[in-house]
Amino acid sequence: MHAKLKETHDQFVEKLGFLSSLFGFSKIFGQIHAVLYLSPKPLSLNDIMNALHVSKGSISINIRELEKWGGCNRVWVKGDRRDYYEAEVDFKKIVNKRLLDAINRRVRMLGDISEMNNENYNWPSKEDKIVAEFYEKRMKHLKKNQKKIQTVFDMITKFL
Amino acid sequence: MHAKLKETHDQFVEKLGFLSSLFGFSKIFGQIHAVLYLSPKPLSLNDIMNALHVSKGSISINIRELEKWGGCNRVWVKGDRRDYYEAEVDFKKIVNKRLLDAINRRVRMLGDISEMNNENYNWPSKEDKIVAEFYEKRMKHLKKNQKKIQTVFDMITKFL
DNA sequence: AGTATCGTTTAGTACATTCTAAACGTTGTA
DNA sequence: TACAACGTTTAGAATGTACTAAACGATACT
Repeated sequence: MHAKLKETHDQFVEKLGFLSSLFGFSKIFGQIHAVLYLSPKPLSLNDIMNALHVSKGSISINIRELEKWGGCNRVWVKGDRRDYYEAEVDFKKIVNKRLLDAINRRVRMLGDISEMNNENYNWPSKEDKIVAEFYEKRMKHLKKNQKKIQTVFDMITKFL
Repeated sequence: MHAKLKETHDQFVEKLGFLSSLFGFSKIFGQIHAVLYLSPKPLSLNDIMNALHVSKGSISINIRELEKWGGCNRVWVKGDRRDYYEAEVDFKKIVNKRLLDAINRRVRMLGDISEMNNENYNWPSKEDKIVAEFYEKRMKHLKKNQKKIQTVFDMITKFL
Protein backbone atom coordinates (compact mmCIF):
# COMPACT_ATOMS: atom_id res chain seq x y z
CA MET A 1 0.00 0.00 0.00
CA HIS A 2 1.12 3.51 -0.77
CA ALA A 3 2.89 5.31 2.08
CA LYS A 4 0.50 8.23 1.89
CA LEU A 5 -2.50 5.98 2.41
CA LYS A 6 -0.78 4.21 5.28
CA GLU A 7 -0.22 7.57 6.89
CA THR A 8 -3.86 8.56 6.49
CA HIS A 9 -4.86 5.21 7.98
CA ASP A 10 -2.53 5.47 10.95
CA GLN A 11 -3.43 9.05 11.72
CA PHE A 12 -7.10 8.22 11.64
CA VAL A 13 -6.54 5.30 13.99
CA GLU A 14 -4.50 7.39 16.37
CA LYS A 15 -7.00 10.24 16.49
CA LEU A 16 -10.00 8.02 17.02
CA GLY A 17 -8.08 6.20 19.75
CA PHE A 18 -7.41 9.50 21.45
CA LEU A 19 -11.02 10.57 21.15
CA SER A 20 -12.09 7.25 22.57
CA SER A 21 -9.93 7.78 25.64
CA LEU A 22 -11.40 11.25 26.12
CA PHE A 23 -14.85 9.70 26.34
CA GLY A 24 -13.77 7.31 29.05
CA PHE A 25 -13.19 4.26 26.89
CA SER A 26 -9.80 2.69 26.38
CA LYS A 27 -7.57 3.86 23.57
CA ILE A 28 -7.54 0.48 21.84
CA PHE A 29 -11.32 0.46 21.95
CA GLY A 30 -11.46 3.38 19.53
CA GLN A 31 -8.50 2.19 17.53
CA ILE A 32 -10.11 -1.14 16.79
CA HIS A 33 -13.23 0.58 15.59
CA ALA A 34 -11.08 2.85 13.40
CA VAL A 35 -9.32 -0.09 11.79
CA LEU A 36 -12.61 -1.83 11.07
CA TYR A 37 -14.14 1.40 9.86
CA LEU A 38 -11.39 1.86 7.28
CA SER A 39 -11.50 -1.71 6.07
CA PRO A 40 -13.64 -2.58 3.04
CA LYS A 41 -13.86 -6.18 4.23
CA PRO A 42 -14.37 -7.84 7.63
CA LEU A 43 -11.23 -8.50 9.68
CA SER A 44 -10.16 -11.30 11.98
CA LEU A 45 -8.48 -10.95 15.37
CA ASN A 46 -5.12 -11.58 13.72
CA ASP A 47 -5.72 -8.93 11.11
CA ILE A 48 -6.42 -6.36 13.80
CA MET A 49 -3.46 -7.60 15.77
CA ASN A 50 -1.18 -6.93 12.84
CA ALA A 51 -2.74 -3.57 12.19
CA LEU A 52 -2.34 -2.30 15.74
CA HIS A 53 0.61 -4.31 17.08
CA VAL A 54 -1.05 -5.16 20.36
CA SER A 55 -1.46 -8.54 21.96
CA LYS A 56 -4.20 -10.94 20.96
CA GLY A 57 -5.61 -11.06 24.46
CA SER A 58 -6.02 -7.33 24.61
CA ILE A 59 -7.86 -7.27 21.31
CA SER A 60 -10.04 -10.17 22.33
CA ILE A 61 -11.23 -8.32 25.41
CA ASN A 62 -11.62 -4.94 23.76
CA ILE A 63 -13.42 -6.15 20.69
CA ARG A 64 -16.04 -7.88 22.80
CA GLU A 65 -16.49 -4.64 24.67
CA LEU A 66 -16.82 -2.84 21.35
CA GLU A 67 -19.37 -5.39 20.23
CA LYS A 68 -21.37 -4.91 23.43
CA TRP A 69 -21.52 -1.19 22.73
CA GLY A 70 -22.77 -1.89 19.25
CA GLY A 71 -19.61 -0.59 17.59
CA CYS A 72 -19.02 -3.66 15.49
CA ASN A 73 -20.69 -6.84 14.32
CA ARG A 74 -19.38 -10.36 14.14
CA VAL A 75 -19.75 -11.74 10.67
CA TRP A 76 -19.49 -15.30 9.58
CA VAL A 77 -17.23 -16.16 6.68
CA LYS A 78 -18.18 -19.45 5.14
CA GLY A 79 -15.49 -22.08 5.39
CA ASP A 80 -13.39 -20.06 7.81
CA ARG A 81 -13.07 -20.93 11.46
CA ARG A 82 -12.02 -17.47 12.48
CA ASP A 83 -14.32 -14.79 13.80
CA TYR A 84 -14.58 -11.81 11.54
CA TYR A 85 -15.70 -8.35 12.50
CA GLU A 86 -16.92 -5.36 10.60
CA ALA A 87 -17.55 -1.84 11.84
CA GLU A 88 -21.08 -0.81 12.61
CA VAL A 89 -21.48 2.30 10.49
CA ASP A 90 -25.08 3.11 11.38
CA PHE A 91 -24.53 5.81 13.93
CA LYS A 92 -28.08 5.59 15.18
CA LYS A 93 -27.64 1.95 16.10
CA ILE A 94 -24.41 2.58 17.98
CA VAL A 95 -25.92 5.36 20.04
CA ASN A 96 -29.26 3.78 20.68
CA LYS A 97 -27.99 0.37 21.54
CA ARG A 98 -26.24 1.21 24.76
CA LEU A 99 -24.88 4.70 24.92
CA LEU A 100 -28.14 6.47 25.65
CA ASP A 101 -29.11 3.68 28.03
CA ALA A 102 -25.90 4.15 29.95
CA ILE A 103 -26.35 7.89 30.23
CA ASN A 104 -29.96 7.43 31.15
CA ARG A 105 -29.04 5.11 33.96
CA ARG A 106 -26.83 7.82 35.39
CA VAL A 107 -29.50 10.47 35.01
CA ARG A 108 -32.02 8.27 36.73
CA MET A 109 -29.51 7.66 39.49
CA LEU A 110 -29.69 11.38 40.16
CA GLY A 111 -33.43 10.99 40.50
CA ASP A 112 -32.99 8.17 42.99
CA ILE A 113 -30.69 10.29 45.12
CA SER A 114 -33.22 13.08 45.17
CA GLU A 115 -35.74 10.65 46.63
CA MET A 116 -33.76 10.54 49.87
CA ASN A 117 -35.75 12.45 52.42
CA ASN A 118 -36.45 12.78 56.10
CA GLU A 119 -39.87 14.28 55.85
CA ASN A 120 -42.52 13.52 58.44
CA TYR A 121 -39.97 12.64 61.05
CA ASN A 122 -40.46 13.91 64.54
CA TRP A 123 -37.24 15.74 65.29
CA PRO A 124 -36.37 15.98 68.99
CA SER A 125 -34.35 19.18 68.65
CA LYS A 126 -35.20 22.37 66.85
CA GLU A 127 -31.79 22.60 65.18
CA ASP A 128 -32.26 19.19 63.63
CA LYS A 129 -35.62 20.23 62.27
CA ILE A 130 -34.04 23.22 60.54
CA VAL A 131 -31.32 21.09 58.98
CA ALA A 132 -33.87 18.52 57.88
CA GLU A 133 -35.91 21.20 56.20
CA PHE A 134 -32.86 22.51 54.40
CA TYR A 135 -32.01 19.03 53.15
CA GLU A 136 -35.57 18.66 51.97
CA LYS A 137 -35.29 21.88 50.04
CA ARG A 138 -32.14 20.68 48.33
CA MET A 139 -33.69 17.35 47.42
CA LYS A 140 -36.61 19.07 45.77
CA HIS A 141 -34.24 21.33 43.88
CA LEU A 142 -32.26 18.33 42.73
CA LYS A 143 -35.34 16.51 41.58
CA LYS A 144 -36.44 19.49 39.54
CA ASN A 145 -33.13 19.64 37.72
CA GLN A 146 -33.02 15.91 37.23
CA LYS A 147 -36.35 16.08 35.46
CA LYS A 148 -35.01 18.76 33.19
CA ILE A 149 -32.04 16.64 32.22
CA GLN A 150 -34.33 13.70 31.71
CA THR A 151 -36.40 15.78 29.31
CA VAL A 152 -33.32 16.70 27.32
CA PHE A 153 -32.27 13.11 26.92
CA ASP A 154 -35.75 12.11 25.88
CA MET A 155 -35.51 14.81 23.23
CA ILE A 156 -32.22 13.45 21.98
CA THR A 157 -33.54 9.93 21.85
CA LYS A 158 -36.40 11.02 19.69
CA PHE A 159 -34.26 13.18 17.43
CA LEU A 160 -31.65 10.56 16.58
CA MET B 1 -26.57 16.57 64.86
CA HIS B 2 -29.07 13.75 64.85
CA ALA B 3 -27.77 10.40 63.66
CA LYS B 4 -30.51 10.10 61.08
CA LEU B 5 -29.53 13.40 59.44
CA LYS B 6 -25.90 12.42 59.50
CA GLU B 7 -26.80 9.26 57.69
CA THR B 8 -28.75 11.15 55.05
CA HIS B 9 -25.81 13.48 54.62
CA ASP B 10 -23.23 10.74 54.30
CA GLN B 11 -25.29 8.68 51.91
CA PHE B 12 -25.87 11.68 49.72
CA VAL B 13 -22.15 12.43 49.69
CA GLU B 14 -21.27 8.85 48.87
CA LYS B 15 -23.77 8.57 46.03
CA LEU B 16 -22.80 11.84 44.42
CA GLY B 17 -19.16 10.81 44.69
CA PHE B 18 -19.95 7.57 42.94
CA LEU B 19 -21.91 9.34 40.23
CA SER B 20 -19.04 11.75 39.79
CA SER B 21 -16.64 8.90 39.18
CA LEU B 22 -19.02 7.40 36.63
CA PHE B 23 -18.83 10.61 34.65
CA GLY B 24 -15.07 10.53 34.56
CA PHE B 25 -14.40 12.93 37.40
CA SER B 26 -12.74 11.92 40.63
CA LYS B 27 -14.81 10.68 43.54
CA ILE B 28 -13.78 13.52 45.82
CA PHE B 29 -14.79 15.99 43.14
CA GLY B 30 -18.43 15.00 43.49
CA GLN B 31 -18.20 14.52 47.23
CA ILE B 32 -17.01 18.08 47.77
CA HIS B 33 -19.88 19.39 45.74
CA ALA B 34 -22.26 17.26 47.76
CA VAL B 35 -20.95 18.61 51.06
CA LEU B 36 -21.28 22.18 49.84
CA TYR B 37 -24.68 21.46 48.37
CA LEU B 38 -25.99 20.27 51.72
CA SER B 39 -24.54 23.13 53.69
CA PRO B 40 -26.70 26.20 54.38
CA LYS B 41 -23.57 28.32 54.79
CA PRO B 42 -20.25 28.55 52.91
CA LEU B 43 -17.49 26.19 54.05
CA SER B 44 -13.74 26.52 54.39
CA LEU B 45 -11.12 24.01 53.32
CA ASN B 46 -10.90 22.79 56.89
CA ASP B 47 -14.63 22.34 57.15
CA ILE B 48 -14.62 20.15 54.06
CA MET B 49 -11.57 18.32 55.34
CA ASN B 50 -13.40 17.42 58.51
CA ALA B 51 -16.51 16.43 56.63
CA LEU B 52 -14.74 14.08 54.23
CA HIS B 53 -11.64 12.98 56.16
CA VAL B 54 -9.26 13.52 53.27
CA SER B 55 -6.04 15.48 53.20
CA LYS B 56 -5.99 19.23 52.79
CA GLY B 57 -3.87 19.02 49.66
CA SER B 58 -6.31 16.75 47.95
CA ILE B 59 -9.20 19.07 48.71
CA SER B 60 -7.21 22.09 47.58
CA ILE B 61 -6.62 20.55 44.17
CA ASN B 62 -10.09 19.13 43.73
CA ILE B 63 -11.98 22.20 44.82
CA ARG B 64 -10.13 24.34 42.31
CA GLU B 65 -11.06 21.82 39.67
CA LEU B 66 -14.66 22.02 40.86
CA GLU B 67 -14.49 25.79 40.70
CA LYS B 68 -13.17 25.66 37.13
CA TRP B 69 -16.13 23.52 36.13
CA GLY B 70 -18.47 26.04 37.69
CA GLY B 71 -19.56 23.69 40.46
CA CYS B 72 -18.83 26.08 43.30
CA ASN B 73 -18.06 29.71 44.01
CA ARG B 74 -15.51 31.25 46.28
CA VAL B 75 -17.14 33.63 48.70
CA TRP B 76 -15.53 36.21 50.85
CA VAL B 77 -16.36 36.26 54.55
CA LYS B 78 -15.59 39.61 56.08
CA GLY B 79 -12.96 39.48 58.77
CA ASP B 80 -11.92 35.93 57.95
CA ARG B 81 -8.69 35.07 56.21
CA ARG B 82 -9.89 31.72 55.03
CA ASP B 83 -11.37 30.99 51.63
CA TYR B 84 -14.99 29.94 51.77
CA TYR B 85 -16.89 28.06 49.15
CA GLU B 86 -20.55 27.54 48.40
CA ALA B 87 -22.15 25.18 45.92
CA GLU B 88 -23.31 26.56 42.63
CA VAL B 89 -26.95 25.50 42.53
CA ASP B 90 -27.90 27.01 39.18
CA PHE B 91 -27.71 23.96 37.03
CA LYS B 92 -27.73 26.00 33.83
CA LYS B 93 -24.58 27.81 34.88
CA ILE B 94 -22.75 24.62 35.74
CA VAL B 95 -23.55 22.99 32.43
CA ASN B 96 -23.03 26.03 30.25
CA LYS B 97 -19.82 27.15 31.83
CA ARG B 98 -17.63 24.30 30.73
CA LEU B 99 -19.44 21.03 30.33
CA LEU B 100 -21.04 21.74 26.98
CA ASP B 101 -17.85 23.39 25.80
CA ALA B 102 -15.88 20.29 26.66
CA ILE B 103 -18.28 18.00 24.86
CA ASN B 104 -18.40 20.35 21.92
CA ARG B 105 -14.65 20.28 21.62
CA ARG B 106 -14.81 16.53 21.31
CA VAL B 107 -17.59 16.65 18.76
CA ARG B 108 -15.69 19.15 16.69
CA MET B 109 -12.65 16.94 16.93
CA LEU B 110 -14.67 14.34 15.06
CA GLY B 111 -15.26 16.94 12.38
CA ASP B 112 -11.54 17.63 12.13
CA ILE B 113 -10.79 13.97 11.67
CA SER B 114 -13.30 13.74 8.86
CA GLU B 115 -11.41 16.48 7.05
CA MET B 116 -8.53 14.10 6.47
CA ASN B 117 -8.56 13.23 2.79
CA ASN B 118 -6.41 12.12 -0.11
CA GLU B 119 -8.53 13.47 -2.88
CA ASN B 120 -7.00 14.75 -6.09
CA TYR B 121 -3.87 12.73 -5.59
CA ASN B 122 -2.43 10.97 -8.57
CA TRP B 123 -2.18 7.37 -7.41
CA PRO B 124 0.46 5.32 -9.21
CA SER B 125 -1.31 1.99 -8.72
CA LYS B 126 -4.89 1.08 -9.34
CA GLU B 127 -5.23 -0.71 -5.98
CA ASP B 128 -4.21 2.41 -4.13
CA LYS B 129 -6.80 4.41 -5.98
CA ILE B 130 -9.51 2.02 -4.87
CA VAL B 131 -8.42 2.20 -1.24
CA ALA B 132 -8.23 5.98 -1.43
CA GLU B 133 -11.75 6.14 -2.76
CA PHE B 134 -12.99 3.93 0.03
CA TYR B 135 -11.31 6.12 2.62
CA GLU B 136 -12.91 9.13 1.00
CA LYS B 137 -16.30 7.50 1.26
CA ARG B 138 -15.79 6.85 4.96
CA MET B 139 -14.68 10.40 5.64
CA LYS B 140 -17.80 11.76 4.01
CA HIS B 141 -19.91 9.39 6.04
CA LEU B 142 -18.16 10.47 9.21
CA LYS B 143 -18.66 14.13 8.42
CA LYS B 144 -22.36 13.58 7.87
CA ASN B 145 -22.78 11.97 11.26
CA GLN B 146 -20.64 14.54 12.97
CA LYS B 147 -22.94 17.25 11.69
CA LYS B 148 -25.88 15.38 13.10
CA ILE B 149 -24.30 15.20 16.53
CA GLN B 150 -23.41 18.85 16.30
CA THR B 151 -27.05 19.66 15.65
CA VAL B 152 -28.11 17.73 18.72
CA PHE B 153 -25.72 19.60 20.95
CA ASP B 154 -26.82 22.91 19.54
CA MET B 155 -30.36 21.85 20.42
CA ILE B 156 -29.35 21.07 23.98
CA THR B 157 -27.55 24.36 24.38
CA LYS B 158 -30.63 26.24 23.34
CA PHE B 159 -32.97 24.20 25.52
CA LEU B 160 -31.06 24.50 28.78
C1' DA C 1 10.33 40.64 64.49
C1' DG C 2 8.34 36.33 65.78
C1' DT C 3 4.60 33.20 65.50
C1' DA C 4 0.39 31.00 64.00
C1' DT C 5 -2.73 30.03 60.36
C1' DC C 6 -3.90 29.97 55.74
C1' DG C 7 -3.77 27.58 50.82
C1' DT C 8 -0.55 25.58 47.50
C1' DT C 9 2.84 22.59 45.84
C1' DT C 10 5.54 18.43 45.68
C1' DA C 11 7.76 13.94 46.55
C1' DG C 12 6.50 9.66 47.56
C1' DT C 13 3.12 5.95 47.89
C1' DA C 14 -0.99 3.31 47.37
C1' DC C 15 -4.23 2.00 44.23
C1' DA C 16 -6.54 0.98 39.86
C1' DT C 17 -6.22 0.21 35.09
C1' DT C 18 -4.52 -1.89 31.01
C1' DC C 19 -1.30 -4.25 28.68
C1' DT C 20 1.59 -8.65 27.51
C1' DA C 21 2.83 -13.37 27.46
C1' DA C 22 1.65 -17.77 28.33
C1' DA C 23 -1.47 -21.45 29.46
C1' DC C 24 -5.84 -23.21 28.41
C1' DG C 25 -9.96 -25.48 26.31
C1' DT C 26 -12.19 -26.04 21.95
C1' DT C 27 -12.68 -27.14 17.23
C1' DG C 28 -11.33 -28.46 12.75
C1' DT C 29 -7.87 -31.25 10.05
C1' DA C 30 -4.39 -34.68 8.60
C1' DT D 1 -5.55 -39.93 17.46
C1' DA D 2 -2.31 -36.41 17.20
C1' DC D 3 -1.72 -31.86 15.70
C1' DA D 4 -2.53 -27.09 14.40
C1' DA D 5 -5.17 -22.86 14.62
C1' DC D 6 -8.36 -20.25 16.97
C1' DG D 7 -10.41 -17.26 20.85
C1' DT D 8 -10.47 -16.83 25.89
C1' DT D 9 -8.66 -16.41 30.33
C1' DT D 10 -5.22 -15.29 33.76
C1' DA D 11 -0.95 -14.02 36.32
C1' DG D 12 2.19 -10.66 36.37
C1' DA D 13 4.30 -6.25 34.67
C1' DA D 14 3.97 -1.67 33.26
C1' DT D 15 1.67 2.37 33.37
C1' DG D 16 -1.32 6.04 34.96
C1' DT D 17 -4.11 8.18 38.55
C1' DA D 18 -5.22 9.91 43.07
C1' DC D 19 -4.10 10.27 47.58
C1' DT D 20 -1.19 11.62 51.92
C1' DA D 21 2.20 13.94 54.51
C1' DA D 22 5.32 17.37 54.75
C1' DA D 23 7.59 21.48 53.18
C1' DC D 24 6.67 25.91 51.52
C1' DG D 25 5.54 30.91 50.80
C1' DA D 26 2.23 34.26 52.03
C1' DT D 27 -0.53 36.77 55.24
C1' DA D 28 -2.44 38.38 59.56
C1' DC D 29 -1.91 38.82 64.47
C1' DT D 30 0.75 39.61 68.98
